[in-house]
Amino acid sequence: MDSGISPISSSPLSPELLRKGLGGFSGQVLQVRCRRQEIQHEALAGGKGKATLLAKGTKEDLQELRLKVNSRERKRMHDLNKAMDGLREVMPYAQGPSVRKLSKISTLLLARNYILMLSSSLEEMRRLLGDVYGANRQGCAPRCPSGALPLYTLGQSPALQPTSPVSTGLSFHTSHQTPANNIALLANSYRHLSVTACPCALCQPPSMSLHLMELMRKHCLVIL
DNA sequence: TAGGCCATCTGGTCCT
DNA sequence: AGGACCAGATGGCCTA
Repeated sequence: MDSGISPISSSPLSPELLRKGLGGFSGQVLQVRCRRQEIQHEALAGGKGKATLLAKGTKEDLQELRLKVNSRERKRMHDLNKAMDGLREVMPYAQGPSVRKLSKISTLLLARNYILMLSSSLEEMRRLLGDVYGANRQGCAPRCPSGALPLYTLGQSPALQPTSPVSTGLSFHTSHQTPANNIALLANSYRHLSVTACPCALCQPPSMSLHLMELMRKHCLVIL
């Protein structure tokens, strides 16, 4: 493409758009563009017979079509941006009026790292749980003697749902929130759902809690 | 002021 | 044929 001003395009811009200077173009540039388009149409209309009729007949049609296409494209980009905002909302990144919005490329890169981190954590958690319970239970699922609810896995815990402070509050750019607190929350989410901690030994293996805290600290620091 | 980011227009291509 | 998608071009805004 040689330039943004196409010699064959029909005028896509209504007087309203021209007045407002929409489209990222100044009014002057828009007027230049429209004038070129007028010249093009005048040249087309300079023919005889059928050609003249065709040119005259398609001028308005082309304008209308161009407006329609532009509008669709605008809507498509707006939808894309809405989706991007939705992605930003669930990213572990400080949000608020005083925080600069993540750029699109940063959002995508951060999302990728976040997914990789969660996947890696999940794998390691599974391995750790296997190490802790595998030896004593010989492959059986861990069961608390107190009869409390079973352990949660990553992604199932209420503490990791999108609206929870753990999933939305992690910040890798501001230090207002201490990662250790979030890590502790994550570690706790692997215990029972009950409000008070279960006193049984199975639910409170001290070495495992330390393992989990260290694991989460390591992964959180790796991000970005 | 240069550079980054963004919104928009536009023409081409692919798909239904 | 019409719509979706894509990439290039352009100018505006903001920040270091």
